[in-house]
Amino acid sequence: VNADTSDDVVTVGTAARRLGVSVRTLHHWDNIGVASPSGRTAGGYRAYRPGDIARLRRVLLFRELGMTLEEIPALLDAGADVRRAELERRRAELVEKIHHLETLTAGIDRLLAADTEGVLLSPAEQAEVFGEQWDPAWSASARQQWGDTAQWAEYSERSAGRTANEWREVATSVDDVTSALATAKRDGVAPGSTEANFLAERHRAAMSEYFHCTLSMHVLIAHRYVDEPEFAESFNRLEPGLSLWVKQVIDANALAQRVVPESAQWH
Amino acid sequence: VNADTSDDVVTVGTAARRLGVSVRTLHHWDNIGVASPSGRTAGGYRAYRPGDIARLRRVLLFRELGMTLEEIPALLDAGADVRRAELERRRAELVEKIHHLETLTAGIDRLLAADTEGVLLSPAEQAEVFGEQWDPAWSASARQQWGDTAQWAEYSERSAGRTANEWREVATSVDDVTSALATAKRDGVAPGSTEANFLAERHRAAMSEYFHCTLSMHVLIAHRYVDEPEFAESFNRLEPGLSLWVKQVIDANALAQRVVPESAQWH
DNA sequence: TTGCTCCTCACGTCACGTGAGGTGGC
DNA sequence: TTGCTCCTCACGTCACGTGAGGTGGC
Repeated sequence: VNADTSDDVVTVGTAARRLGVSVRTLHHWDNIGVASPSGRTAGGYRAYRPGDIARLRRVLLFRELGMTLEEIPALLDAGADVRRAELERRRAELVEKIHHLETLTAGIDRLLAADTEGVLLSPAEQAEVFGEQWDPAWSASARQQWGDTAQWAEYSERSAGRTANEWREVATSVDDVTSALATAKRDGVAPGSTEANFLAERHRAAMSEYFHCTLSMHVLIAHRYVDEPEFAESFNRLEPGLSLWVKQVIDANALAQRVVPESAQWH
Repeated sequence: VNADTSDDVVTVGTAARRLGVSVRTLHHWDNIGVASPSGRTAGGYRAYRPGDIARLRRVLLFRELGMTLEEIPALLDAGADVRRAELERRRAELVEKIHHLETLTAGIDRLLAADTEGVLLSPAEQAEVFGEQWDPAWSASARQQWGDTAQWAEYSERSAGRTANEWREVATSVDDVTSALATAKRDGVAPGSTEANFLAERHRAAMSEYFHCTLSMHVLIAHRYVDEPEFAESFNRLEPGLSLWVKQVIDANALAQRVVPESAQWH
């Protein structure tokens, strides 16, 4: 008897347009039973009545708030207090998600900064961490030369995640190996010996804190220790002839692992 | 010749644990070619070398920034400028997403507020929009009575999205129908006539701005216009006997659409 | 022998998108 | 008759999760 018919019954396309969703979306909601039209036309078309549209709007609202389609029906029928609790839970989740995204944007900022500047420390901090002979301008020239290599990418991405303290550890471990190398030379350790090879590997591991350093890369870096005066001097200040000796140690270590130093390629 | 072997080769489980992802994730990345191990052990196990781990870390980084697995390989191999541009694009997207989520939390706040307070307008605005006889305390008692009904949910959810101006339109359209009803009664329009039915439907449409109002609900609301002195008086002030006449008009309109007024249920 | 890690299929998930092939009212 | 909207399958998407059934080193 209570038929409650009215003539503002609409078809699926109209309903979809009114809600700003796709027809397929309404088909889907109908199929899984989240929000079905209360009737069909003679031709089998879905017939959405105002009450159906109201339900669709509510589904849309909760979906926008991040609820899954599975939990929405229960929420629509739930009492006010359950709905409140759920909304408050969702609010907390959203706030947490916002926090996460803000962390990510800050992460991107650090990535971008690290890409241009290399080390994300103030000049004063850089001097303190890497020693007085470190030149902060080095980063800019390094990016000029290697900015497009995978190693610079790796280096800057790691740099983005490093604090001053972590840099201190990195610098310290390199300093420690360098001292150990100087001591070994003084003690007459021979390149190619087990002890020398062990030190070479320790040195490579320390370098790998900057970017993953293969044996071949290690060899090429050691060559620069000899060829470039600034590098050579900083080694030889510690121990006369150290620069050349380190190169020999690293070459021998590479050879022992079947990497021929003379034919080493950067990649 | 340049074998570059080393013994810190790890198996998939170790790699996964180190990166904080699942083994299945690394399998997936291998299958689709995003990041494969550079070799296998004799037993067919995936063998991840330091270079592979470095790549995995970079994939993880970009994935966290929201890149799809499809675009990541190109990014890893791209030059510094392409990578920068992409990072800046992602940053902009993240900022926009944060904005969106903030809008959503604000939306939840409005929903929660609307659920407790009904209309989200200051008492002064409420008086201005709904007229002097409107009592702001009505919302609280309404929530007491109907807070758990689907109609209150619908009403408060719509309310959350309404500005003072939109409320003004809603209130105006109800006032307009009410005036039209008063005029019609004065003009001798009979309940059940085409004109009266048309006005009843206009009234129902206006009510539907608060929540979707079925013919049955309409009938029950009309009964309250007669039974509750406050409602009755506000109608009769406009035109003597209007309250009862409106009830008759609405009952007749319902009956014309095969809803029997005497057996109308709220749902 | 028992545990543990590894392997390869292969189906399931979630909220639809996207045709494929066909019908019904203006 | 032509266009448009509608219908129901049914496979595709994305980044894996989750067993199923089996192998290999300690």
